[in-house]
Amino acid sequence: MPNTSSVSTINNYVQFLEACIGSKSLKEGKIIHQRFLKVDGKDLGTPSLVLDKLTHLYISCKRPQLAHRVFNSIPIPDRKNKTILCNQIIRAYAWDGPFKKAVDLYYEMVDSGVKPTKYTYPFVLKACSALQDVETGVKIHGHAKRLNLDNDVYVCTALVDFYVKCGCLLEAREVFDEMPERDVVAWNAMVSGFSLHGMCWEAIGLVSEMGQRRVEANSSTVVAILPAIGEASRLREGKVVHGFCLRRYFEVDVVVGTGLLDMYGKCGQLRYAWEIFGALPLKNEVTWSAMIGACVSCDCAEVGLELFGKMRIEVGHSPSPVILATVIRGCAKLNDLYIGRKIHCYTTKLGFVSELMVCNTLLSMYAKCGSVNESMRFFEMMQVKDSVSYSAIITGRVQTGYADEALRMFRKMQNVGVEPELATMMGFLPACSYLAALQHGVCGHGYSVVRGFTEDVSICNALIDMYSKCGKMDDARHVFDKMSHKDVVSWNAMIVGYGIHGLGREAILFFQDMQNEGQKPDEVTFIALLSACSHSGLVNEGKHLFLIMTKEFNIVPKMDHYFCMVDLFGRAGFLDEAHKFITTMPFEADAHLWNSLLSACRVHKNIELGEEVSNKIQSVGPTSTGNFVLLFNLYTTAQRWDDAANVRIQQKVLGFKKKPGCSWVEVNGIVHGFVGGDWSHQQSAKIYKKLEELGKEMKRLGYRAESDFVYQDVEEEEKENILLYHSEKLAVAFGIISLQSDKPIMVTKNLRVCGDCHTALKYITIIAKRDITVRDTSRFHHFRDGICSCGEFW
DNA sequence: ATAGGGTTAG
Repeated sequence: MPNTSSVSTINNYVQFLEACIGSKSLKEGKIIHQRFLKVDGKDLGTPSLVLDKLTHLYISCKRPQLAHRVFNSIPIPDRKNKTILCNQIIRAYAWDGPFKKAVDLYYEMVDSGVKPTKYTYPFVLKACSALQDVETGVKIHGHAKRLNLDNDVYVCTALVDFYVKCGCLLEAREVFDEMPERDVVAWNAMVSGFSLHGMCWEAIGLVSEMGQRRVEANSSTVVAILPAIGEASRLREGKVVHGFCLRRYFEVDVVVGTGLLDMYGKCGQLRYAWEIFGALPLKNEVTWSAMIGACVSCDCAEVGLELFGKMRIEVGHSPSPVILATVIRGCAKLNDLYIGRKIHCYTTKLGFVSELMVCNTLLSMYAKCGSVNESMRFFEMMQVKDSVSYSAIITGRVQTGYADEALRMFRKMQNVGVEPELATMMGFLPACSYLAALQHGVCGHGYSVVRGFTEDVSICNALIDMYSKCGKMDDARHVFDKMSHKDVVSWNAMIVGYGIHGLGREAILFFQDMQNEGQKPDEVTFIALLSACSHSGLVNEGKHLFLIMTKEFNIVPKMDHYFCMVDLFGRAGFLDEAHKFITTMPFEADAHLWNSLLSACRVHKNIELGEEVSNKIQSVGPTSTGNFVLLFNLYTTAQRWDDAANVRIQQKVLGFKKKPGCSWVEVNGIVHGFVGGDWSHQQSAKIYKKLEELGKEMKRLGYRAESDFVYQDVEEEEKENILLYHSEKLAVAFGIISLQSDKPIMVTKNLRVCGDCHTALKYITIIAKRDITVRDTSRFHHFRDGICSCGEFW
């Protein structure tokens, strides 16, 4: 360690500072610096040579700001040949920031006549990409051109890297293509560019082109391409890369190994990920994080949490925010609020609760676990909120059944100036679907086009779903036809759309198209097809599809498929066949499945089978209020009042509450909601008056209230009134009085449409001379001239 | 190399 007290002459100082640079002795160097400042009172008097050495020292001790200040105090004539010093300061800035200073110094350097070299550009460009400052980067590219440095491999690679990181892939490609010579680093920069933007195929293409041009891929190439392969779930390509790594002994490298196991996790191959994890001779925190993340992604979140516990014992230091975010995501996946809260406490203890990324994960966890209060409270508490925070809360609201609040949050987000991103739209569009809020949905479509989101398959799929659930199959079809890439979800969403509109034959034809275009169906495809058949009464077609599902497509039917079949037989009135079908199932029927048969018994008034089914439900344990409602209705239809009353009592004892029916209608972009007998709407008086008028007209035309839909033990006339003010009728009446007389009315209900309302609406279309559409939980009912499109299959 | 928000069915 140098000793400061014996230093006196300039030469001594220089020698001493050189020793400091060698041993990175910042403290001693600073003492010397201080001494000069004291002697002169200002920096200017210090000899250039000393300043030069001080600058060097500060650079080597990673103090770029100090170095910069000292450098600036060197008299300008002495600065001219100090390019190396300048480059080094810029490099230090570009490394850990502040990045803006690197750019500033570059301009100071040019202004004071110091000529930049090929070693200047890579660093200043790195700073530009860190700042995402395309404009400055492009200007600097121009400077390099003027200095004829744009032929240099080093500078060009830096330019490619800069453009790629700023998302200017075309510009990057242009520079890359014009390079006279390209080494592996240049290729890697280009590959990582495609990879960074999820362009898996382009990245793979480039690597094979690289091979053709006899440029040997190195481990950085592998590391660059693996995330793209994982993102696109291209297992086959992933295995090729893995094989390549094995041949080159790359897989023992932590970074390569971590990349490989992450790729396998993203491709859903947890076993391969484990194998690589186990074989890695050295693991770091990123490795553990990737492995835990792989467990969470592959639906083994509990294993991931266990691994997290193990990591805390095996690795000495405390976990990083990234790991915590992964673990919290695991809690969300497990729907485990208890562990989620514990991890939240732990996060607070480690002091990460102010990190936005961690906060957003916590927020999403609370929202997904259905804890409305906690998620809202947490959201309000967050000091900084970005589009991800809003997206998380919007998605959480929709998924827990509060789509109207999701729309409110979407509006609030724009009011406070946070711009909706692609994933925000992925929450917003389903909210529009749920509410059948077409006008909001159309706005969302427009916005998505403007922002370029409609290039994304998932956004288009969400749009298809939105249009079809808003009753606009033509528009859904239009989106579908315009898509350049379709996936199985796109096809499924269309089939579902045809199904819920009662267009079973179109659904089947569409399935033919799907096969002709080479799209493989999945299990959802068949659920959609079978339910389309059951909504259209296509029993034989459904039976055929059920057969070929296994025979031709190797898809093993799950409970959902059996449910659809029972539903199909039941709705069409083949009760015995439905019953027989249940007995052939490879697994035990649950309450949900029996309920489907019970519903058929109620529609087709088969009391004996209904009772038998009801006993089955009792034995497996009723799981929903619907079980009781159906049985109750069955007994009242048969006028067995005592039995009906018993059902009611039992329901109460077991604590199953009736979910209140709610209907809504969109008028001028505002969604108006109603519950039965609701007087809260501003125009209630008008609505009720309209319904009374309609009621009288309906009776004149022969309508009789189906009073067994009323649970309460009240007089017949009172029952009629209760029926008259059901939520769907209120919504329709409001539509009639507030929409132009030639406009169709579209109402959405959160439950199945009530039988009496279904009858009444047929009359109302005649009286009001309007098309009325009601979407309930299972399908669309298009009423026109006294007929409903459902053909009584509902 | 790991990391927050995400589409179809029941």
